[in-house]
Amino acid sequence: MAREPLTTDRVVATSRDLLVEGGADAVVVREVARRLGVTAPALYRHVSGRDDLLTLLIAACQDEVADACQAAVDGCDAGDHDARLWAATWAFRTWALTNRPEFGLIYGTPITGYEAPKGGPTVVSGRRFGQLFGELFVDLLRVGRLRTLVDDDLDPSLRVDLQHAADSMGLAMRPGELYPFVVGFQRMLGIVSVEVSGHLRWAFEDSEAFTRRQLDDLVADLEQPGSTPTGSTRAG
Amino acid sequence: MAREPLTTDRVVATSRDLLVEGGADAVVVREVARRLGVTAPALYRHVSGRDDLLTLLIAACQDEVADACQAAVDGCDAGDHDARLWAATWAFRTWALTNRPEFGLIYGTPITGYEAPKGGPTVVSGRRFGQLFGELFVDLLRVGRLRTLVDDDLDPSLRVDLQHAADSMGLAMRPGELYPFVVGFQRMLGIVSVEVSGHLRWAFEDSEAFTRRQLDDLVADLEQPGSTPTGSTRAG
DNA sequence: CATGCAGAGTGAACGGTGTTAACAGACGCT
DNA sequence: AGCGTCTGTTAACACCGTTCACTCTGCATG
Repeated sequence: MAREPLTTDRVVATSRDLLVEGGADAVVVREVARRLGVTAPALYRHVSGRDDLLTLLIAACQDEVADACQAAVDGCDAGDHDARLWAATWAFRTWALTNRPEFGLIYGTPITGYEAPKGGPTVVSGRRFGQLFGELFVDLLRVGRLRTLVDDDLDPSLRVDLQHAADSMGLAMRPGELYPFVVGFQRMLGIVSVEVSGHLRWAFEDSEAFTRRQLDDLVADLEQPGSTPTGSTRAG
Repeated sequence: MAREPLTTDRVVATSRDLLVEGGADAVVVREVARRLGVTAPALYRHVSGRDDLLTLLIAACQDEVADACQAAVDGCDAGDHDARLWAATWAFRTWALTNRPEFGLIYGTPITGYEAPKGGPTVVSGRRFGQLFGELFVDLLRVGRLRTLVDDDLDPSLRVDLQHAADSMGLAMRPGELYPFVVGFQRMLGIVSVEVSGHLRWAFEDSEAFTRRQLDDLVADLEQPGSTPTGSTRAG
């Protein structure tokens, strides 16, 4: 029985199985090895340790969620920016709900003592995810469908923070233009995190309808009210 | 050196030190014992195991955050319901930021395989927290300062979910009246979770100004626009 | 006072973990 | 043929949570 070669990919895939079955704590080096028909030290030829394993796992999941959102966006008309933003948002929520442990690993309580390696795989796949949404907002801004703020409407302290953020990312945007993007990211992540964490169980057996409404309101808040009411087309 | 007696309280307090220093993973039975100048099995006279330890720890933290919010509310005029809601909200955020690991333990990624004991200390202290906010909303509703929805404005599926939730909690409220409460809880938790998790670090070095604005907007969304603009009094 | 008992802490042990070190075989290249 | 390199092995170390059998102490009761 010539078993197939032990590769980093297979190690990560098996780790993910364990993650899904029992959460992050269940990703146990020795069990990964067992499932691959190999002893634990063999894994150290492909992965430098458990931390590295989790790093690779996080990066793989981040790539997957970015893929899912990208695919949803690509399924929309290139010109329908409202639909594209909604598609990405809902795809994010859907991926999170069907991949709760993975979502928890990416966006959940940071593992204390664990620090993402600078410039490592997690930050590049994370950046990719951010850029995907960033482009959607830039498109909305370009066609005038983003509800921006006048800078004076921002608290001075917040205004300089946003200006600093725009500068450090090399974006030629005013604080009032960057603001809706940050709000969108923040609220989307919050809505989905709370749903995934199950902290609404006291209210809902199935929180889908509630979450859809929340995301719908969010997108409505971000966009200029106007010509293209997409609400009716959001079949989920 | 007659050391003071080993009590459950001291065990929990030491566990919390470890939690603060190194996160949930660092709460290690043997280390707790070591710090208390005792061997590990001794702890089993006071605590039934590591799960029990975490349960007690979560409950203690939940009590503390509820205390903090209650104290903030009590510091307001009994009749100023707007101020009371804001005080509770900001106290929640402040506690979370100054007690990140504890917050993560309560509201973060659920520890897989761990299930809160039914009717155990965590659910009673959790209920207390919910009731604190619930009463603030009931007060707002009573004095007509809560921005409720007409039931028809809710998706039918969401409407029945809310009705069911109200019934199961024994609340004589219409779905459109319960809705703002759930939204308030959901958005507050989302905003604070995202800030605590650090997933806004790409945008802000210090996210306080942004978070304050987010919470401010949230409260404004929940309340009837009108006579008592509290915004100017929110010095933080 | 003696006795016995319940509570609290101990050491040793079991099975599990992440990780390292020393070793063994297969493969390609000179 | 010989030599490295790559990939796997076994053995070991230092931890972990938990259980068991034991000791010791203090106190109430005869």
